[in-house]
Amino acid sequence: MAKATDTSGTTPVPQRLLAAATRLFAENGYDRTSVQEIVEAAGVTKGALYHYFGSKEDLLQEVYARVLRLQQERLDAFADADEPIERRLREAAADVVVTTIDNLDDAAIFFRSMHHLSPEKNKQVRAERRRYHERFRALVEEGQNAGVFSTATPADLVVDYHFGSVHHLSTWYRPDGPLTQQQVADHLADLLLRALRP
Amino acid sequence: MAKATDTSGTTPVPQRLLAAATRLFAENGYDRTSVQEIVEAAGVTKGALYHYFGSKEDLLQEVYARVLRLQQERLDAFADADEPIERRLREAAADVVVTTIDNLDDAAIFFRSMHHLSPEKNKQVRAERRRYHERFRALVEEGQNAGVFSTATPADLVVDYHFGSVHHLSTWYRPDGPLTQQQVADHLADLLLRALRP
Amino acid sequence: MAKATDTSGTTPVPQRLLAAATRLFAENGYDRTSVQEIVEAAGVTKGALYHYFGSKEDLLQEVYARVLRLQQERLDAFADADEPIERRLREAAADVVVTTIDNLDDAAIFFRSMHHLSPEKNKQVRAERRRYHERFRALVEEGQNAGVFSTATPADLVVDYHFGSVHHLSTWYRPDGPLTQQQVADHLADLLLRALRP
Amino acid sequence: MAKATDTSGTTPVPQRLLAAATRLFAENGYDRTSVQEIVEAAGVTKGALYHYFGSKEDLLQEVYARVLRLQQERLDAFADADEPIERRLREAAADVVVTTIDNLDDAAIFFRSMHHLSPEKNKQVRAERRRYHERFRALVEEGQNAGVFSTATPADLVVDYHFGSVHHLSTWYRPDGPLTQQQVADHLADLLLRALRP
DNA sequence: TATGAATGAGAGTTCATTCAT
DNA sequence: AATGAATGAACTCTCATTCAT
Repeated sequence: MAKATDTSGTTPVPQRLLAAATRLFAENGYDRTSVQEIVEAAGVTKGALYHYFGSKEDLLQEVYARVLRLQQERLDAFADADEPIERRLREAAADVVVTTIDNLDDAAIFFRSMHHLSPEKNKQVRAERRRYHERFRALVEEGQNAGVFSTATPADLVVDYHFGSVHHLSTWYRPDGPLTQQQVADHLADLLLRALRP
Repeated sequence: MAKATDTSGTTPVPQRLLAAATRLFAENGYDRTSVQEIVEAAGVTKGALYHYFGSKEDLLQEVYARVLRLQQERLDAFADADEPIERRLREAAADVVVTTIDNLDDAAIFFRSMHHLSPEKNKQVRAERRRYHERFRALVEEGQNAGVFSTATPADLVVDYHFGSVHHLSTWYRPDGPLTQQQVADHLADLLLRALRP
Repeated sequence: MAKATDTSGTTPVPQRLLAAATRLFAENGYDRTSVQEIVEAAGVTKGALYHYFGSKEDLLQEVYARVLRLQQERLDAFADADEPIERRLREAAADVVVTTIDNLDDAAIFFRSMHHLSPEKNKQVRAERRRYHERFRALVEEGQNAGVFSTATPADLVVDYHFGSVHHLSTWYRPDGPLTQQQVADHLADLLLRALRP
Repeated sequence: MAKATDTSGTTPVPQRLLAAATRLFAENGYDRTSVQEIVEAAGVTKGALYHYFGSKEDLLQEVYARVLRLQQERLDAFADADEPIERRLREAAADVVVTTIDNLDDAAIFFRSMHHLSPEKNKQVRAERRRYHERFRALVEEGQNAGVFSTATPADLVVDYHFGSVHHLSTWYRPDGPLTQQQVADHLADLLLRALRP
């Protein structure tokens, strides 16, 4: 959670700023992180930040955009694979856990700071989030229609149940805990699939 | 989420302040809520606030203390009931959903603003939270030891899985949605119990 | 133009701030005057300024409101007097010169900084200004209708002609110049009346 | 007041910059206009601006120099004409009105932004302004000495009276108002001449 | 002749908190 | 028990200008 930021080396300034902001937003929260802290952590001046980003909020949005893009791409790949629905859902469910643990900072920011975005940007992020949710739900529904998943619970609720646990990871997961990220991922995917047994 | 606050009536000033603060913290976040806004919403002056509370942070802690107390009491009651373990877990799992929905503002604050507390107070809240978690975990383990719940997943993880979905409620639950709070609670408890089938 | 400001004495803080702001706005212009300079000149802190005024712009508006109020009152008094129209116009025309010279700072600010007000406040000031203009015009028209003033020039234009010269005072008038303010006032009023001879 | 600026065409870059700056200074004031806005309006980059002009202030001074040169030339022409003094003054007085209305942007900048120049440049502009004033005053005095103008008012004051109204034009004159610029000019010149009748 | 990344100082404003009353 | 004036530090953001290319 506290990787060092390259403050003067070869990494381009915008990336340096984004990395520093991500770390600080995750550690201290968006409102508690001052622009001054960000530029100091990135080894540049305020002017440089405002040369590349229109506002502090833009930095936050960039963090969102990056993680959303990544997760959507991965979900699409797993969902489109040529495998049985049970397997595709299990792998997608496990992958989102692994990816989230790999980017715990982004995840923490995502779920904690979304309400700091202006209504306009918030709407945009929610829309992309919705698209992600629906792709996942389609997998659940596909299995329900095929009769391999129980229909006892509405698919929407099933998805929210699983995403809740993903969301929660940044609260309790520690890299030095008893379980590796893959083990956690397998367990959580397993819980989902077991709950869906007819 | 936006109940009116009694700004001048008979409610004692400290309660009025707490109610106003809860609503505003949930709506706009802790950092985005100014002390001025709180006292205006409560119909008192700054001096009055600082007469009853030592700081803005104290208000936040009071919100936590209240919700933690309430949830611990309810969990204890369900866990100590004289019923089969399967039923006790189901009812505890459903109740925490209902209680959370009944106090969505508190829940939103809880999961979003904990890092705004000073390290000392944070530690205290985490300790109480831990106690709550462990009581819940004990229920799962009891069922596992009795052979009615699967032991495929560590009990800790099971608890985090469920709490994740509770935590997530404030993100997606809307009172005017298709499901009543009781229906949501039953579904989520059902998912938990189904996942625990041996 | 550079009266000393009471920085710590008995004058109430709002007045001190207004006096300091007036002097600095006149000397350096609104945009060139920083809030920091104002509070230093008034011997208070920024917090105190924002306790009494909502913004820097509010200070500017207060300067306007004060001078508009004063001038309207005086004009009304002269216009309502029980004297021949020729005399009433002459005295009103001379008085606005004297009053303007007495408050050269306000006048300089008035004509130089009005466009710094937000559209909303600008509109409000223009409306009050318009009222003043129309009262003055009514005097000219009264004389024209009575046949004592020439109708060769539209009354509106006559008023703008005179006010232009008043406006211009802050550009050239110096207290240590060859003419006293009363002499200047009499000359300018005389020019107006002479121009209006049939 | 808002002529479009040729942002990419054949007009040389310095002229384009000057035109854009003039329009923006008049619309928003000197301090409120950023160098960035000027170069964007002119369709060039900052580097280009600083290639041709040493500073933002230099742009302002160029605007002044241009209008001063123009007005001095025209006044000299009218003053030197071979006509009776009464006619020469009337025509000069009317011409400055027409020229000012033709360049209302420059006029607005002139009277509002002079104090934004550095002391050195300010002094220079005032000196040229003084020369213009004195040429005009000489006309008044010539008529007074010839007995065709009243000597009741000092010539200096007469000139300031007229210039005040010229200065004031940018405050009230609107191209779509009831009077054409020529009509306004004739009226204002007439007021001056009528005031000077012995 | 022109670019545009980067600077660094300073802008207006907000805010939790204190304290004399 | 309660007021509200005042503090002072921190906040986000702007801007004219420079300079390597």
